[in-house]
Amino acid sequence: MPELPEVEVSRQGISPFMVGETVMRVVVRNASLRWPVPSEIQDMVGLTITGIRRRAKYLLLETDWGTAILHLGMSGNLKVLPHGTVAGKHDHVDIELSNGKLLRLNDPRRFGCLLWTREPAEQHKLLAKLGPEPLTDAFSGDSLYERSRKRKIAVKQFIMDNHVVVGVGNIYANEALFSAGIHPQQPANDIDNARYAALASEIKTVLARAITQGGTTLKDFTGSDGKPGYFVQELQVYGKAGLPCSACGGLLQEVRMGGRSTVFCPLCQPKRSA
DNA sequence: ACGCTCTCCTGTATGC
DNA sequence: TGCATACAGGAGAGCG
Repeated sequence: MPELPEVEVSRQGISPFMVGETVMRVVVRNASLRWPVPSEIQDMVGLTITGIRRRAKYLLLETDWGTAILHLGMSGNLKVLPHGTVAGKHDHVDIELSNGKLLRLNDPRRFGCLLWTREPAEQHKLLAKLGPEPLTDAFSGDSLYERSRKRKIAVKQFIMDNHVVVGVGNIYANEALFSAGIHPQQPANDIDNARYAALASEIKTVLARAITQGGTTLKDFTGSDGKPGYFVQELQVYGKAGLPCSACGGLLQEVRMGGRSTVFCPLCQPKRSA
């Protein structure tokens, strides 16, 4: 499942093949993604891709006339392929380029989206209210601390709130809380500044590390070059309920929070009030 | 503003 | 072997 590192790996993978190229054709085989792919996506034809940026888990394919907003949802995957490559199941959209390549979006569960906007992408409804990027200085222990003072929800759900910080999905939330020694069910407003400093630091570390490892391949994630991510080998708690904690040897415990699998070490991540 | 539930979807795993 | 069911979850929508 693509989280921020997987989206960033995809961005880095496709950019060299796309930036500076002109869109020759957009083929939409199945427009039924999370929101229907709008017919205006055809406005891309004839435009040159000037850059590919990432905001949260959205990829922004920029041109001088508008921006395509792409999200991979739960199961989306991007590949760069030669023109004429036969499409398979769940290959919903191709963006064909002037260099003979095409960008192909495959998304079995269709939780992803592909939209087109002429306004600055940051002002788009989907992006306008997002919190800071975790790998920038705008995100810090201080920002977590300040935003959490009136929040009673569990810290895990707090850091997965896109208004607080973007790009922290279930896997990396579990991992960062473990590394910071914070119990996932601790109320957000019951954690002090020092512990939030540790948590922000661990979030940055785990996300940056995952990007360098090519993301986390759980089932079928691959980069745009088809290679899997290797961060799965470095997971400390996610998917390891019942196994011994790598730090203390105690058994990792699993609970469900908001429908999400939550794994932690009761000994290394004690509940402690600020 | 906050916190909770619901919803979208299909591949995979499990139980009968 | 086949069917029914549960589960995985990003994140917007809608409710109280």
